[in-house]
Amino acid sequence: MDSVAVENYLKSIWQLGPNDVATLDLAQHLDVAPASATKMIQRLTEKGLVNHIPYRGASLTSEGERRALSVVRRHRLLETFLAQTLDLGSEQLHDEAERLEHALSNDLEKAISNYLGNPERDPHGHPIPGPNGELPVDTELLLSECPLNKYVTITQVPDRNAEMLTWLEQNEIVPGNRVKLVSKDSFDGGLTIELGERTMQIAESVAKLVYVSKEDEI
Amino acid sequence: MDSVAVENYLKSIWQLGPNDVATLDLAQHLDVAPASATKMIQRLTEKGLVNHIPYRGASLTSEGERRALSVVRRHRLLETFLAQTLDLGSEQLHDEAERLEHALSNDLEKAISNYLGNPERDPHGHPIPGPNGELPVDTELLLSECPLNKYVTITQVPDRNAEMLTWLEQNEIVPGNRVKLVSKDSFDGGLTIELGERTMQIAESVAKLVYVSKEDEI
DNA sequence: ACTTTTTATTAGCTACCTCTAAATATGTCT
DNA sequence: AGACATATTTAGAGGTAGCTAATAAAAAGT
Repeated sequence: MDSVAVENYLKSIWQLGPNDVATLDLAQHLDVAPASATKMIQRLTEKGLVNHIPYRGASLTSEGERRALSVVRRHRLLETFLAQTLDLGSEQLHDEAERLEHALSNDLEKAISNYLGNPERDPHGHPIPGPNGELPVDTELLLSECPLNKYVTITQVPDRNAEMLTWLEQNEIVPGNRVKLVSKDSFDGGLTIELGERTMQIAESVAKLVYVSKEDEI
Repeated sequence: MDSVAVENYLKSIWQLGPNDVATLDLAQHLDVAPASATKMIQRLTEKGLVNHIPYRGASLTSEGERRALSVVRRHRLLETFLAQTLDLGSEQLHDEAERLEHALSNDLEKAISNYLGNPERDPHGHPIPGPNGELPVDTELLLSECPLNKYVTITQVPDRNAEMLTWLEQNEIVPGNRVKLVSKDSFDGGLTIELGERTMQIAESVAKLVYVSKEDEI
C-alpha cells in the first residue's frame, strides 16, 4: 500500500493535472519545500507512477492515475458518509475526509459505498470515481464560461477552501440551484448572475471553480 | 500530535500494563523486532511518556497514560460508530477502528461521541474513556474467577482476536447475556458454564478475557 | 545576445522507525 | 558458584520524507 505521503502527492498531481505539473505548484499545493517535491517526484517516477521530464513537469502514468483516483474515491465517499451520518459543517467535511482517506481499507470502502447506495456524487457535487477509477464523462462547464442569459444548474462547488465554501453557501451557490449568467465584465472578469430573485456579482476566480450543467441532469 | 507508531506503542503498553511491560512482550504485541521496541521505549522515555528501568520494563507516565487513553477512546468510539451505522462483521470492526483511530481529529471525535449520545461502552462492552481519560472504576471480575453457581451478566468480551470473537458470538457469549459458572476443572483450568438452557465448556484462557458483573448494572 | 529573475535540481543533513547481528545483563538450574 | 538460556540493549545500517543552501537550467527583460 502507498504511504500517506505518496497518496497525497498522487492526489495533488491529479488535482493540478492533467497537464504537466510544475514542481513549485506541487510543492505549494502540498506545503512542502520545492526540493522535497523534486525528491518525491523522482521516487514516484522510479515506481512507475509518474512521468517526469526534468525542468518541465510531472504527470501521472495510468497506474499513477488509478491510484490517485482511488484516493479521490475514498475522499469523496467519506465526505458523503460523514455528511449523511453526523452533521458537520460543510467546511469541516473536507478536512476530516482528508485525514481519514488514507486509513480506509478496501472492505470499509465497499461497506460505505454500499451503505450510501453507491452514490455518484459527493455533497459538493463532485463525481465519485468508481472502484476501478471510472469517472463519468464530464458534460459540465465552468460557470465562468457558460452562455449568457441561459438558466443553468449548479453541479459542483469547490471543497478545498472553507472560507469560500461558507461564502458560496451563504449566497445559495450550492449544487442543484439554478442560475443565469447575466453579464461578464470584460475588464476584470467579474460576472453578474441571477439567482432566484437576486442578482449578484461573483469574481472570475470563484466562477472558475463552479461547474454548471445546461441540461437538468445532475 | 503523536505519530501512528507512537500512538500504537502507548496503546500497547497500556493494554499490557499497568505493571512494567517487558520489551519482548511489547515487541511481540506490535509485531516488531525487540530492538525496535527498545529504541522506541527510549524515545518515549525522552519525551516523558514512559518510565523505563533498563532490563526491567516500561510503564506509562501519567502523560503517557493520558495519551494512550485518548487512542483507546477514539478506537472504541469508532467501533461503536461503525457498528451503529454500517453493519460490519463484529470481527471487522476492530481492524477498521485500529486504522482509523490515528486519523480522528478532536472535532470529529466530539461529533461522533455526540452523535452516539456519549456512550460509555463499545459494542464489546469495553468502557470508553472520557475526553480527559476518565475510566469508570471497574467493579467487574473475570469469568474465570467468579463465584460458582451464581448468575452473572457478561459485560466485556475481547475484541482483538477475530476467530475467538466469532466463536464467542456463536456461543452467545456476548455482553448482556447471563451465565452461571457451574464448575472449574482444577486439572486443566477448563470451566463449565450454563447459558440459558445450554451447558458448555470454556477454556480458562478464554474465560480470562471475559468480564462479568454480579449486579445487573452493565 | 546578454543579464537577471524565476524555477528546478542536487548535495548534504536530520528525524523517525525499522531491521539484523553482536554484546551484555538477568535468571535459572545443577 | 558457574554455566546456560533468555531477555535486553547497543551498534550499525537502510528506507522514507522532510529541510536549507548551493548550483544549474529555463524564461523574461533590456
